[in-house]
Amino acid sequence: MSDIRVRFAPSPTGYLHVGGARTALFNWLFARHTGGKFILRIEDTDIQRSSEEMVRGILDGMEWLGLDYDEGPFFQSDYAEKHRAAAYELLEKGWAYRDFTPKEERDDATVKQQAAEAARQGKVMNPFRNLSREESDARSKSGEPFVIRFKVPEEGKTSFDDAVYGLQERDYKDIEDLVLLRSDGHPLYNLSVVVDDILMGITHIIRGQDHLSNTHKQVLIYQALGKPSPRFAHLPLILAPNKGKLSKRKHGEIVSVTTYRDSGFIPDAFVNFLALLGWSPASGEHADREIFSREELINLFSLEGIHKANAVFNFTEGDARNWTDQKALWMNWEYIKTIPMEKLAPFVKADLQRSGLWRDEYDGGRRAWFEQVVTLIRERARTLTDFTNHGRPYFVDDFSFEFDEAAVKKNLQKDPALKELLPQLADAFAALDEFTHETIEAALRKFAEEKGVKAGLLINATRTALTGQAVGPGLFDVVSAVGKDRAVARLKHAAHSVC
RNA sequence: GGGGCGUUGGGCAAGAGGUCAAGCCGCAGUUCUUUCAAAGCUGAAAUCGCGGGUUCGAAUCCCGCACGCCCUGCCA
Repeated sequence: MSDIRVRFAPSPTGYLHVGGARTALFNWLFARHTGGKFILRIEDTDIQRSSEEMVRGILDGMEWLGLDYDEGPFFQSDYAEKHRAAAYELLEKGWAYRDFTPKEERDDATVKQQAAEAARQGKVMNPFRNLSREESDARSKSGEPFVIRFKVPEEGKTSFDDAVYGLQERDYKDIEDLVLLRSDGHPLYNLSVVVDDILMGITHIIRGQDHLSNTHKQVLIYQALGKPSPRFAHLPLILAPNKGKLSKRKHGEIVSVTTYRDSGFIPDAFVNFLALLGWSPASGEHADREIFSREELINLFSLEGIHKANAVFNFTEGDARNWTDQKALWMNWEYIKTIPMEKLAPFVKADLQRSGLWRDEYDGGRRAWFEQVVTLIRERARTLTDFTNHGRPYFVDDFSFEFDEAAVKKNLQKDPALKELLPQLADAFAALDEFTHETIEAALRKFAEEKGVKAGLLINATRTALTGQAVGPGLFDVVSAVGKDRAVARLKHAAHSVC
């Protein structure tokens, strides 16, 4: 147990963004690695943007990824009173001042212009910055609206040592007097985070690099409040293929973590992939590995291994096969292929249940058969949903699976002789006492020899007759998995309805 | 406009002055084969953003430039 405390502090946007998920993961890994605490805090100070439902999305994503938190979720809005108190404390101490500039003069459009102009002429001091205390109090008392701004010192600079980006310095003159408290009394982000992080005893702040510049302001607030700054570690960003921002508006569902859950990803696989986006094991001996279990990630994780350069989330829009990052897809498939059956089976079960294909006997008497089929399909499954897609023919009793048109043409209709051969082959199968890979193969090859046709013709025809597909596992495994009765029925069915 | 951060094959990346610049994804070919995969093998793909410098020697150190991203809000 250590006294390290980290937090993940997303705003409630209704879904967990992959970038946010990566931030959460790194915090979680750091906490688990160091034996510290991982805290979840929802940054809902922008009241217009938050609702219970919006929070739910974040929680769902984290739960699916298996990122459990030790404390929270806390809600930033619950601490507004403390934020306000801090603002007044700073006012009291002379670290802040009331700005009576009417709100209309400071709205978005005008502010941008002013900022540009101000930059051209150097920093312009806010006219209320040095208003006497008496006048400030008087105007406030008379009901004139104001914001509270931080009073950034005129001379000197701030600095902090980022665990990833190294020493960061910035002249005070490049930092504007930020607003701490809105005229309606609402505390603003930079104040709120600092107060909350102090309150929650956060020792390390691991977050996106988009906060790097703002960190200086926060460091200033820590100092003014007389508290030590935590250690900062900023993470490189995850960009879209055009190196722009990865956003839900532009890129759709691909940015939301729940999409990966719904698309048949194994959480561990996605975690593995995410961990390698912007981080790699610092010790060179693991540099040529890609697959890491959760335990290994926890053991290996360190702030030193975090990269500085932004990473690109590589996917092709409109390409069904590469709908998301190819390496993520590969990794998921690698996990599906290799994890132990007892870990894979529950995922498959859930998928089958969703599509109404599950039967309780798969947990009982038909367990061995179930595992046999899963073993067959997993080799070719890129996502968990493939178990119901490609696997459907194994789980239905009738013929309610799709016949691929090209497969039918190529394997069933190409040779007219099949119309006669298939029912006979079915009879040959029906006559078998033992129905195994070996006996099926022997029967089929013997049958082919007797009829003077190539075994391949019957093999491919049978595959399509039994599964509707042109591709799939080795045929004799398919036949044995489908079982004698269904195999016989499907061969006959194919012969008079599709051949 | 100002400030900050970054730049190794299409993507993820190893590398931390001195072997032909790892590995993975993806791509092409090949072996195997009853299909598709898998697996194995082979291959294409990087003048280490560009230009200077330091050095016997630089992807690695220094300077300049270009490009990209972030911040610059009474958003978070």
